[in-house]
Amino acid sequence: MKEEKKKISIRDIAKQLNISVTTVSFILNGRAKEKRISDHLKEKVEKLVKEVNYKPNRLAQSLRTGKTRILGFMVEDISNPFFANIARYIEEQAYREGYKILYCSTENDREKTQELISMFRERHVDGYIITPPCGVEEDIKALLLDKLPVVLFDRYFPEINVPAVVVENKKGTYNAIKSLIEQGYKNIAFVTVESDQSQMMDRLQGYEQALREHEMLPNILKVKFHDATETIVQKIVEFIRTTDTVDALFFATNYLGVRGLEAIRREGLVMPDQIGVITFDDHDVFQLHNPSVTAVSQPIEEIARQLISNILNQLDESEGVEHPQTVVLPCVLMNRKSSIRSLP
Amino acid sequence: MKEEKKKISIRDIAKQLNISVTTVSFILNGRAKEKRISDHLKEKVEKLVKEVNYKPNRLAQSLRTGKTRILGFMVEDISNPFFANIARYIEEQAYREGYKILYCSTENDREKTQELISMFRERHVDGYIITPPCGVEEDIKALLLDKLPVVLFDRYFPEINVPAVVVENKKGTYNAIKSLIEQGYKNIAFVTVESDQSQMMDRLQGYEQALREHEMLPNILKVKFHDATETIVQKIVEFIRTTDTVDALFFATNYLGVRGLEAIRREGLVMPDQIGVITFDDHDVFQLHNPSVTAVSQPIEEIARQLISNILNQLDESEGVEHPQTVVLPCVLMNRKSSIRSLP
DNA sequence: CTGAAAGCGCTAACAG
DNA sequence: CTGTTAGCGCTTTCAG
Repeated sequence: MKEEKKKISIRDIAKQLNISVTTVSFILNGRAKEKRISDHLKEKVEKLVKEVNYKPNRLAQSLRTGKTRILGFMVEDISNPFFANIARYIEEQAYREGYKILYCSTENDREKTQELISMFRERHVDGYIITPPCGVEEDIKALLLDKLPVVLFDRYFPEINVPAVVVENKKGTYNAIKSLIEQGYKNIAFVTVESDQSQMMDRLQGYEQALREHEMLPNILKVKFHDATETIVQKIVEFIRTTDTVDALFFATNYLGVRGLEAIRREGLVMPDQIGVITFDDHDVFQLHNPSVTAVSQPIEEIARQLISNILNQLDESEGVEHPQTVVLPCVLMNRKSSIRSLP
Repeated sequence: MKEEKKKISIRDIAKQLNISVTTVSFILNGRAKEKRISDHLKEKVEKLVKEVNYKPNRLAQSLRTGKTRILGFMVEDISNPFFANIARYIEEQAYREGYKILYCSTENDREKTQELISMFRERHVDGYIITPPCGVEEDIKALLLDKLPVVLFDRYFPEINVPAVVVENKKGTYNAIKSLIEQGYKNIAFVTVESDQSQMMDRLQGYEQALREHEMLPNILKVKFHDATETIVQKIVEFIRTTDTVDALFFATNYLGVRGLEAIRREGLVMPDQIGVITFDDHDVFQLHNPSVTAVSQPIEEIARQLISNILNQLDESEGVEHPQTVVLPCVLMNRKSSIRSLP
């Protein structure tokens, strides 16, 4: 049995070998060559470190260097499959680079987000990956002012010069609506959430533009982000009933799509004949649903990849250059039966 | 404009008020009364702290106290809706108590998990919430030995005396299988994942027991956890084809259920008439599917609640008592059309 | 009631 | 090449 006693420190291993902590520190930080430390000594140190399973105390390291190698990941709702999937990819890539991830859900709440940002600052996270709700512009600016690496995603603030990773929300929606029009749908409604966030505005604009080009009139249902599941379903049901000329629905988010399918089922409407359906953001539910549901699919893995590489870049370029680089990724329209009358 | 200059420390605010840091520290830590510090002084300090928006450096605090107020949350896969939902509830409750959460996915990989545990230790997380893969028993024991708060969930190690939050896997499955039998299904197959984890073994046992009681023969398909989505679908398709007497399927996890539905769709089988289906763990997909799919639902919110309260308890009882308290929560069989022939 | 001072464990400038 | 040492910012004992 090895005795592991109390926590062992860099001092202990220096003492053990009768050398200075500096030497040990240099070796441990891969600066042995640079400091011309003998290979022999280097090996001796590394051997002992293995033997006693010494791990530097990250807290002390962080206090000293100011770097925590922790990233803050703030999303609307971690249980939303879109964000949960991003989380998975982000994690994979971050861990590979030695970063850990602190997550939290903003619930699109300004105050909560501000508090969260403040907490992350206290914790000295090295970088911020954020889906910002409206109203936190100043807080983001403050981060920027303090030269902290930030990258927004899903939505962004056009008026702030900050890196962001988003998708072609307008174009994606525009194409989807056009596809509905081409399928012969005459009265296409847009179900969205009350929000001034950029991605929701863009989707709305894509809808409006497509209609305008075909001289059709918009027909919009807005629910509240914080409405309960059942409330949303009921609002959609009601909407379908009261505007009975509607023959197609576009849902602006995945959870609206899920609620919408429930509403359609309750109303006993048949897709794609009685009602055409497309939703933004793909999801298991939509592929498996009978009939399968057309979706505007976002490149989740690529979004995650861009987020991480962007933040790591900022972390690397030790406070050197400015690089608010915004990336706009394309969406793919996954045509399925809910919107295509000719599909088997 | 307030000047915020460089990071402000407890020293600065002490100096500013011409008092000692000790006093400030006491006040900030709510020990003013205890230390008989004048209300007047207390207010003065609090006022200044507000004014300059001073936030103690958590890193220094942690280094000093050894507490980080960070919890480590290790799950099989954060993008699995079951775990993502738990994450959401865990987060909510942890943040309320001032704890942040570091998450990671183990992918059921022993080595990866060991590394992850070791990383969390380096980071000095205050508590560990873990869904352990097989083979990490010793690592869990090591945590215990070092008096670190740990709570397992989803699966557990019967041979180790460690708190855990699990569900009635055997009973839940047993009831589901019985329900299939009562519906008249004669040849019920069990689709699971190759794994010796307790929850999978328990589910299998529930299946076997139900069959035994009715003198029916087991029929089991095991796929690999790391099989690709498409591979799993194909294996299930093949299984259905080769064992064409099968008239009901039980899927032992939510993702197997999702793959299974895809396989059934491809084979063009009709539920519940040609094939009865029940799956473990509920999911949007199962509610919305047409026909809707019967599921053994786990009490997600309650699981999260128990996890947090258990870990917080351990954190409170400052290394006092032993309390490896295991909680076993009931599941609910959500009867839906895929397994009930009489349902409309 | 309050202040001085000793670290927590590590990094890195500086001086051999 | 290596050792000494000064903090990083905070908590807390011990003396007044």
